[in-house]
Amino acid sequence: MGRVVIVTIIELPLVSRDAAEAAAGVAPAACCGPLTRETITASDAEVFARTLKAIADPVRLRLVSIVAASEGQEACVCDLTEPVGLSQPTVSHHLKILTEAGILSRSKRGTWAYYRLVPGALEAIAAPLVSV
Amino acid sequence: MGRVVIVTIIELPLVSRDAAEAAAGVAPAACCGPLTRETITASDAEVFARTLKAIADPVRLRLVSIVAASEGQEACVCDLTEPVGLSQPTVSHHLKILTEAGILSRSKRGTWAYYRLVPGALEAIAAPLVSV
DNA sequence: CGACTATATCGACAGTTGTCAATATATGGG
DNA sequence: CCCATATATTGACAACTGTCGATATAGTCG
Repeated sequence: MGRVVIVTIIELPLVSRDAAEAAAGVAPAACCGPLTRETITASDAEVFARTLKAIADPVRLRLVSIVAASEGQEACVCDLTEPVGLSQPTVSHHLKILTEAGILSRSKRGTWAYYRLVPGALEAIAAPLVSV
Repeated sequence: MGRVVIVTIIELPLVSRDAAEAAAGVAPAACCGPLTRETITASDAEVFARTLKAIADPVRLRLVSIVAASEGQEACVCDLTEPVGLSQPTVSHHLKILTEAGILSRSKRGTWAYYRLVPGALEAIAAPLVSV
């Protein structure tokens, strides 16, 4: 029987995150243990759901993907409106949601706002889903 | 610097899934490659977002967690209403969404409907989030 | 300064979502 | 066959969400 085996190694910063990471955005710490081991608490579920909602949108998935796959792993708003085919305010709105969720970080240089993927953010989201 | 290393081995059925798995629910195949490697297509993003939306809810996260951590990895609706503190129709509604997303499977025995976690479903959701 | 550009915020509006009460649909037992 | 119980469906409603056009803010370059 054909199988594809995916091996993932995730390193999550445990305590002292370094300066670069702190500057880059909110530290991505997993909200909770694996869902399937012990039952998640109501408040942890609330927190985790909020983060999941941030990426659970087709446009935001594409934005994250485009940013991550960009030259230098960063992109400005002007680079993003055309690929997703939405207005500039709408793209800014989505980027704000992603930034507030700690998935993207924003750094302004001149007139431009550059967004980049917070290292480890996606892995922190994935962590509670995988059964150890 | 303290670090926790998470090693995940995910086996996704590639072609001929066995009978038990087929009966248990929709086969959980990852929708797409890692987000950060190549940019996800619009339609793949649509599909992946639909699945993410299914778990991106505090109640549904708890339902999945309770079911997975239950005796025999299954639970009926009557076991679930009290823990989440919602009405029976509302719980049934959430369970339907999770089932249609291929995360839970439903098997009716007598008057009771037993829900269980589809093996590999959560890992399939996590897969595109982890950077290879 | 003043025009130009990039981005963010605001207000509005349609569409979706989570919830419940009421009701419908099984299923098993006397 | 009818009742009791477990679950699903329906309809309604408030709350949230994604989108846009208009406008505000802020930085750049003459």
